[in-house]
Amino acid sequence: MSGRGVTISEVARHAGVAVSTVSYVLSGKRAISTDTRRRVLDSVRTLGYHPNAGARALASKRANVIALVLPLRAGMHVPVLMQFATSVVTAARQYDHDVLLLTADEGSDGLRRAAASSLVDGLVLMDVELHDSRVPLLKELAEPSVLIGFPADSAGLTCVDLDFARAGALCVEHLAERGHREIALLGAPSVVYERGTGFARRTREGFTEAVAQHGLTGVALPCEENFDQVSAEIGELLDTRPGLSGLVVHNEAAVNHVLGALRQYGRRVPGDIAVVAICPDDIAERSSPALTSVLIPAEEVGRQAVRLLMEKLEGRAVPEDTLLQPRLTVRNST
Amino acid sequence: MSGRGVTISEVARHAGVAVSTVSYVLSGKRAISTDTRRRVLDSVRTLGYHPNAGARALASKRANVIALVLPLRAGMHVPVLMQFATSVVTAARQYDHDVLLLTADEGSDGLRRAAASSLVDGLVLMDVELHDSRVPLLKELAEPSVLIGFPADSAGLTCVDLDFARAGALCVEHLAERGHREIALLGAPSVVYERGTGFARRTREGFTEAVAQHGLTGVALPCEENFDQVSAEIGELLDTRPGLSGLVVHNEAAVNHVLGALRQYGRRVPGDIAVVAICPDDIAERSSPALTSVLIPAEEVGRQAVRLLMEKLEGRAVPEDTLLQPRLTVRNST
DNA sequence: CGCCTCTGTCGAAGCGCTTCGATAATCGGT
DNA sequence: ACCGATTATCGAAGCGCTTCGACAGAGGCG
Repeated sequence: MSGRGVTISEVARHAGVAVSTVSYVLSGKRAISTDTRRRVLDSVRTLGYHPNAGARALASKRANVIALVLPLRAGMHVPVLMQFATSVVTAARQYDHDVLLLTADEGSDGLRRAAASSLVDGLVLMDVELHDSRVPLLKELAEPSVLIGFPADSAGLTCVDLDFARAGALCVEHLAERGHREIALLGAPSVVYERGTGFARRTREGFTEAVAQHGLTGVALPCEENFDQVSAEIGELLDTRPGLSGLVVHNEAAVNHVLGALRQYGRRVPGDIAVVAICPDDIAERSSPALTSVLIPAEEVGRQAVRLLMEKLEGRAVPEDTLLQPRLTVRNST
Repeated sequence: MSGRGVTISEVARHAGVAVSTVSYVLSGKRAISTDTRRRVLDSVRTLGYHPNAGARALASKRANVIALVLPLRAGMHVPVLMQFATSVVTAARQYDHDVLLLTADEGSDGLRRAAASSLVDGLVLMDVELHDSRVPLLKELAEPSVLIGFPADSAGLTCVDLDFARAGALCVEHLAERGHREIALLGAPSVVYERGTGFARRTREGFTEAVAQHGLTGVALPCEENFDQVSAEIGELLDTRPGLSGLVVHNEAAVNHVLGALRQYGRRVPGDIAVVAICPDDIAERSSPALTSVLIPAEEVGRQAVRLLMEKLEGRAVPEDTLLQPRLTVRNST
């Protein structure tokens, strides 16, 4: 019942078998008679046995822990990151792994330490920049890793992400179908573009290409995250482009400010201006009007990242790039 | 240089000493001559030695890892939770500990497993409810724990939190000083109150008491998080209480909707209505006007939680309750 | 000058587990 | 009824580290 420091040898004694037999029952790595298995499992249960993680890691050279590397940078939308994080944890548990949380302040040393000490078997990196200082390190590490996001040079790395270029294009296509001819993209704060964060740029590229392809007029602008700046930006946009009738907003923190500013300027959504957002569903649903949006499938991204990492841990080959297809949900803003 | 699987015995050989000597140099648990120490540290550096975490945990019965238990519930403001989380990680590293991330979906079993397998030495629980199912489990665990937040019965537990009652009172005092006589508190979504989350209730109590004490008129209302509901609620509030001139908002997600709604109804802030928020500084600063606010000192809460846990791990006695004092920053909304 | 106390170092015994090779016991085939 | 191939189980050797006790050598004391 208790579980306080029950060891495998106590289980073995209780079940009347050898220590190794218990181990094999638990790991399934050798055939064990149904009878013995049952006895052992009974003992495990009644004694409340939990294998000691350290001992297991030492003997098997597998910690059953993966690292989640999560730098927290300005302008990143935290709830989305958190969705990634939880889905990584949940997925990892499904493979019987736990998750060690590593943040930025330790820098590359943290990764190196966790990997070299065999604290973790592999790494999932989030919020990857185009020129990310952690990427070279990754290549010299023995431990496998998976990136959420794409660095500039992703050769030899395993990367997963939403296809943001496609997401940008999807928004444009939707607006084009609705008959809009002049549109604008309000993206991440400029600091995010300057840092070279991949997803912001890729959305912009997808937007720009699709605008050209559909023969529309369009601008792509960065978008800060406080109300006054958003309001000023929208004001200028409406002034200089009187024909503007569609907006794509790829900035979770600013999207409600955008709606507030449009309200302020007396523009009705979707009557005067249609708005498509790239954001999680809950934000889209909480806005007024509820926003037509392209969902960032955080849950699936995390799950895929873990799946790929597990494959690599098994020594299997995996595709370098995994791009998840975005889906657009129509609500009341277009 | 490499670091790939360098063991303590290789370091010992390289430095020409015994394995135990290397261990003592690294742990400082026995006196070692400066000369030997230098030689050993040199070898450690040139070989790129990192002690194997599993072996260390096995031999020393200390994993040097703490668990961060983070249920993700509806209505919780994620960025604030994330601030707690990062400050816990940062603080833990300062004590040479890593952080294992445990989420809700596994429930109590996750805690039990992590503790019983000696994966972690102690636990930090976040987002504690008044009647939290994890609390009884904690008491039966051998591993020490610290809660961020207070359950209804905190006897025998170590809890840290902002003094939310004081925070609520502080807001009232500030409004009273500014001459407001009739005020309202817009709090968490009703689901959060129903769940019995401590901080929401405590703020409300602090608010209510202070209102009475200062002879003001005041109501405390829950506040949902989508614009239309907030707008309707504000509309009704303005209608039914024409004398209302001050608002306390304790809801990070709704605070911008509140400002939007006031704008919509033509009320000027702070001219017609003064607004005080209880929220992180970045939200207060990004709003328009910048909000007078009481800061939730997430960084300090996390740091204190870890400090207390480390004290407990050392076997030292610690106070059961730690309440951090809120501070009010005056900006442009009052 | 012999005795005792420190200091600095060493060797060895585990920590609890996995895994390899060995050994009984069982079975089908002839 | 005997032999070789399974099948089920066991014992022992580590995995890399910490820690305990032992012990030389240095130094202080009477």
